[in-house]
Amino acid sequence: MKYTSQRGTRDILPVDMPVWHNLEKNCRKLFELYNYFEIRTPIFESTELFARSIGESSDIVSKEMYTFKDKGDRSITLRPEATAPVVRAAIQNNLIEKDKITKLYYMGPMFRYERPQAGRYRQFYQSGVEVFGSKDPALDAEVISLSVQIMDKLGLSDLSVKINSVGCKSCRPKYMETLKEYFKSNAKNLCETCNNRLETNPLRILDCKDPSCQKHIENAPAIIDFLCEECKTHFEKVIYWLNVLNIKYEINKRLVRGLDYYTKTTFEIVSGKLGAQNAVCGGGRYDNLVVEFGGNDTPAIGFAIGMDRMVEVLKEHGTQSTEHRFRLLYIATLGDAAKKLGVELLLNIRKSGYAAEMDYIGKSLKSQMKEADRIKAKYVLILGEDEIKSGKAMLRNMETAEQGEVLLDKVLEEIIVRLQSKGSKF
RNA sequence: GCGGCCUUGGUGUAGAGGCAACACAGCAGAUUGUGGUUCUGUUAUCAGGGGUUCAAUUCCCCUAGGCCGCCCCA
Repeated sequence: MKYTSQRGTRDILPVDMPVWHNLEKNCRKLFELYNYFEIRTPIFESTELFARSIGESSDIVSKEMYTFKDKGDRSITLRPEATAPVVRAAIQNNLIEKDKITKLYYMGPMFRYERPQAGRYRQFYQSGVEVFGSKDPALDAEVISLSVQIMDKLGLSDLSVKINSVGCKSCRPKYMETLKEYFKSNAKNLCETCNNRLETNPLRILDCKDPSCQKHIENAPAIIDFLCEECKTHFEKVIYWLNVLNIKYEINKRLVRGLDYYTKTTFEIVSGKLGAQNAVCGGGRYDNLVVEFGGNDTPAIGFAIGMDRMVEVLKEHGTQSTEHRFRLLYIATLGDAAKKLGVELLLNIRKSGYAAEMDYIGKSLKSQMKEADRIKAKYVLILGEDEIKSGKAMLRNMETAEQGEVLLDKVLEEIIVRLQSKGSKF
C-alpha cells in the first residue's frame, strides 16, 4: 500500500457512522436542553495559549503537543484540548458579560502526540461544554449532572463518577508544600519518575501506580484536608447538590487532573468496559483562567467527553442504532434509449425528494437485479426496449416479488405513490 | 519515551524451510430481459527492507504499523 493513515490516526468508516451520529445527536440534544450554544474554534492556536493555561510542566505541554513553526515563523500548536481555545474565543468575541452566564459547547478533533493504544489516538474527538460567570456550587452539580444525563440517554451503565477538589490559589500552595515535604522524607522509596515529580509537580505522585510509591501514597496528606474555608464549603455544597440531583459519585482524594488550570471541583467519569484508557469524561472548575487570559475576573467550569472511547463503549454495549434510510428505488435499464429515460427519471425522482439509484457499470439485467437486492432497494423499475416501445415500464416490489406494468407517462407519479405508502400491491 | 505480543487474498482464518489451504464476500457463467437458494469457474509474489540457506512466506536482524501494559489522559 502506497499511503496509509498516520500513526495514531484512523479513518472513521461508514459502518461506524450510525454510532457516531447517534452520539453526536445525543450530545447536541442534551447540551441544548441545558441551554448551551455551539462554538467552533480553529484547530490550531498559538503555542503559548496552551503552554500558559495547561501548564509548562504538564505532560501535555512538555511532550505531547503537535507544535510547528508556520511560514511566518509563528509557533503554532494543534489544539490538544478545547478549553483554552474556547476561553480565548469567548474573551475575544466579548461573549462573556458581567452578571451573565455564558454557556458554550463544542465538538471536534484534538491532537496529542502520544503512543497509540486502545482508546488513545493522536487525533481524537472530544465534545464538551464550558460555562462562564458563576461560582455557585449548584452549577458544578448541574454540569456533572449534564454529563451523567448524556450517559443515561445513551443507555450506558457500568460508569462511575469520581469527584475531588484541588483547592484554589490560596490553599493549594500550602498543600503542595506539605505534600512535597511528606514525599521528600520518603524520597528514597519512591520510583524514579516520582522523584522527578517532586520538583515538577508533586501532585501527580498521587496518581502513581508503582507499588513502592503506593504505600506512601496511602498515607499521604489529602488535599481535602487542606482546603481553605471557601474551597471546603464549596466542595461540601457541590456534594449537597449532587445529592439533591440524586447523582451517585465517589469522592476520590487522589483524583488529580493533568491540567494546571483547574481549581476547586474536578471530576471524571470512568467506564468499567474499557482497558487502561477508561476515562470517558473529565472536567472541572477553572476560576482563574479567564482573568489570566486578560478577560474580566470570571469563574468557569466545564468538561469534555472522549468521543472515541464513548463509541467503543457504545459498540460494546450493542446500542448502535441502525440509521434510517430512505425507501430506495433502483432503475434497471437495457439499451441506450432506456438508459436515457432512466437518467432523466432518476433526476426527477431525486428532485421530488426520493432516493434512487441506477447502474453505471454496464451490468446485465441479472446483475442489476442483484445490485438492487444488495443495496436493499424497495422497488426496481425495469426499463427495457420492449417496455419503451409499448410506452410502459415494469415496476417490481423487491420484498413481495410482485410486479406490474406502469405507463411511462405516469411513471413518476406511480413510483412516488408506492414509495410513500407501504400497503400498495406491487 | 520504555516493555510484551502480533502483521498471510476484500474480510476472517490455516499452514510448513522446497507446488500457500479453507470459509465468506466479490466478479463471470449455468435459459443471450429479472434479485435473495444451488452449482461451476475466478480472485495472494504471505507488511517493507536486509541477512542465513541450494531454497524462505516459514529462521535471524532492522523499519513501519497494530494490540496490550507503563506513562498520561478524553
